[in-house]
Amino acid sequence: MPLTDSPAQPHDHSLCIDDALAQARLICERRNVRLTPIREQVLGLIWQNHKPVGAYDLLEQLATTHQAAKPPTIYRALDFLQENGLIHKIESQNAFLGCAHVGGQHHGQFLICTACGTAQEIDEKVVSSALKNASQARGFQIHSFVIEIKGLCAACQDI
Amino acid sequence: MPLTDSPAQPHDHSLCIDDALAQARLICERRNVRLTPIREQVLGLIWQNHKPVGAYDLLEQLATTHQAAKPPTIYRALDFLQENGLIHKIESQNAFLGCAHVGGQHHGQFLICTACGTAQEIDEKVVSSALKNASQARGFQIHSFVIEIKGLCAACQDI
DNA sequence: TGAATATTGTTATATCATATCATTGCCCCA
DNA sequence: TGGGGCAATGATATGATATAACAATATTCA
Repeated sequence: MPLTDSPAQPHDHSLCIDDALAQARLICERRNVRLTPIREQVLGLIWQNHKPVGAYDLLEQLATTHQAAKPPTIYRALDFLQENGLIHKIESQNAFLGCAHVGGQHHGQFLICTACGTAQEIDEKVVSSALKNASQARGFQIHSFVIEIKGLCAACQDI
Repeated sequence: MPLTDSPAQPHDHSLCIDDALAQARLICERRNVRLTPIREQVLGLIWQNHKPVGAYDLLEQLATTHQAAKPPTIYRALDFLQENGLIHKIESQNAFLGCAHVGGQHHGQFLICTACGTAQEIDEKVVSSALKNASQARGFQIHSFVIEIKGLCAACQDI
């Protein structure tokens, strides 16, 4: 686990990256799927910071070291990483973010700062159970959900 | 208000449309903004059913009666309707849906059936207050949020 | 009426994502 | 151990969603 679970707080971010990649290797080994160089590199790029990043931004970066990279290259890597729970898509931004709760059974809940762009992943059981109750009361059976909260993170309120 | 608040239940949908348009006229008059023919027609098209509909689908329909309609025509109408709280964007589908709680102060919460495509808007105070609490505990100040729940509506579970 | 503003028309292009088929690489076991 | 089968990547093209920028027209209101 990262030493802090809040991107809003200062921290040694290289530890986040190292940790994310180490966990990814572990998960993929356990699941018997291949974290190929391209996939690992894309995951590393996504973890460069705590801001959701677009597919074509990633492509541009990947292309600097990987001439052959084209849109399908990125989207395939992103699909793989999503399928294996290593990243989330932020639907309201068409962008991707490293998963901060790898391995756990969860859907995403995100606090997205409109000032600095960082997104913090949370996993509030009280939120998901409220959704479950509300759905159940209407006979609706949940498969998954998207929760994206926009506002100002603690750091950006002080400015 | 529509006679039913649940699109999952059978109902006379023409009443939903009539009602939505009547409310829209009222809201726009109150807010002193212009519900022009294009805007009203787009709103009517969106309300044709309870499924989120894409901008280019709308464009295609609008173009049958309005030769000059181009992408900006639709996106401008959609922007207007969103600004005035008459429709919501479903971020995970890049699609638009009539607002079922016009006038009220609310963000969207949607139950989206992956089988039949209908989306039901709900407004659960317990969900929004859970989000508020979780955010506040982290020093995060909410401006808006997106909640999109995917699963099976009551009708589609029985199939 | 005429100036200011809002709306719509028009063209072009940016941005996000996938389909399809060819090629290469990896794995396993006969 | 080599070759069959499958997974991954390369390569080209195109589909789908959204906006920029400027011109023309319509509406409002002093």
